[in-house]
Amino acid sequence: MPADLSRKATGESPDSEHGVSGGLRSDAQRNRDRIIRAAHETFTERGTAVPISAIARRAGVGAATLYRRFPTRASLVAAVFDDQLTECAAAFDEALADPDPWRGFCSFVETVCAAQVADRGFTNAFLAQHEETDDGRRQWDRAEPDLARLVQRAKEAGRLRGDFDPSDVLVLLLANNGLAAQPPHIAEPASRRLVAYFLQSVEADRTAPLPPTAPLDLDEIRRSFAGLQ
Amino acid sequence: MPADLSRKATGESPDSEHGVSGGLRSDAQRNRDRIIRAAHETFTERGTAVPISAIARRAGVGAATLYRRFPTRASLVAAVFDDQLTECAAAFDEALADPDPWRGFCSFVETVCAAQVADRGFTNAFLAQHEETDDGRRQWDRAEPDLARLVQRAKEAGRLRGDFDPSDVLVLLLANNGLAAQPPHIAEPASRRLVAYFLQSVEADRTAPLPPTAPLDLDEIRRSFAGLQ
DNA sequence: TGAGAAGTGGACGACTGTTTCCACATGCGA
DNA sequence: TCGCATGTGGAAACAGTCGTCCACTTCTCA
Repeated sequence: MPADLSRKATGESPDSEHGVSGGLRSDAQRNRDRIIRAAHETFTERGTAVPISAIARRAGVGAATLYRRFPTRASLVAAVFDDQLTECAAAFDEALADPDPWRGFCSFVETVCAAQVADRGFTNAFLAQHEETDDGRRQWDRAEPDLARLVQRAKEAGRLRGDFDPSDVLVLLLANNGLAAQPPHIAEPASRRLVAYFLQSVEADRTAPLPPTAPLDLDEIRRSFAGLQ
Repeated sequence: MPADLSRKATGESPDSEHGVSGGLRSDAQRNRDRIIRAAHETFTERGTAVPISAIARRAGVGAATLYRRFPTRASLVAAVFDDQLTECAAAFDEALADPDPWRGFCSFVETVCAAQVADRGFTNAFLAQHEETDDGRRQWDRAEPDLARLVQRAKEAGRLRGDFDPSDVLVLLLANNGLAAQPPHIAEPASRRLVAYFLQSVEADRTAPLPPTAPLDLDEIRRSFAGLQ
């Protein structure tokens, strides 16, 4: 998940023969921005299941305009959380660049979980990005070895327990997503506490064995991600 | 949460002047059972947001019949998960009765989390029970000190870390609920793994301090519980 | 067995949200 | 300024769920 996720799958038309800058007429571009801002506010407040028409009303445009720009809910969600996604990708890169593998691992987990809680629907965006488009699929294929490397580095540094599996990170993300559904004044401290417990229990000097569960198949979880909220 | 939760808030009429056994005519009782069975199957498969009419169809009754017996979705959910709730309450009693406080604590956490995962919608039932009715509120008022006692006992036995807060149990339940939304072949192992990590990190010999988050207010979380899925 | 209370389900109206259509407006390049 | 491709939003068709009404059926008790 390198830091180059960018405006894809947003329903943007390829380009016009008319030479309009950015492929969109200036007023259309203005409307697009207003839609994204309104959608971001609404998603954050009420989750991504909110009616499209509510977003259109808030943006001061007709529903048809919104549908023309973003044919599916997923495409809107993806566009809205593009920034967060980029930020999240950056966190991945930073984590791998950190000279202290354990610190890198921890800060990655903390950053992603915090993003998940700060923006309801972030997870859906994350997933829509990874599930729907070929492009997204490719991103996942790059992210998976990165995740494995992050885990491996921390293990080799002797700070992450040997029986930790990369899929455990996704387990935490799913669990944390359960907290993200709560109002922020609950979700934020709860998430910090969950993450703290989690990180402490995956440190290397904890010797008690985990239950005899074969680690989950990463790809299986990825597929199951779709259709969360 | 003692083990005497029973068929309350199910929309059952008080009793008839006609002297029908159980307050319900035999055919009506039969239909009620079929509704509950159908609802249980449907909830488990598709969550509690499923349309009422789908349940009625599956039960082979009209929607009106279902509405007469269970005026609100919550009342149906509560009736459906009555068994699990009882089981869960029993787990509480058992935990407190266990001569080994730590083992009692662990088995309580494991049992409730397993129930949560085994039946999608169990959590909603749990909450509907505690939020909607006066009766439910009273149950919570009894459960809260029980929970505190369970935690206190484990601490005093020297097995549970001193900075553990009873609300942390609810944090885990919320998080685990995020896993419960997944299909069973994901949710079950993921939950076992999450719970195992959690229990290991709350054992007493872990000395690293938690982040400076004031423990959450239990009652606050309880209120926020309502309206989960 | 028959009177009547209790129970039933098909059908319907209200409501909410999605998606398309189309007459009209607007920005752009010439 | 003009022509027109691009863009717009109101309106309406469509889809799904909720919850109620009521004519009809079934059960219970005397």
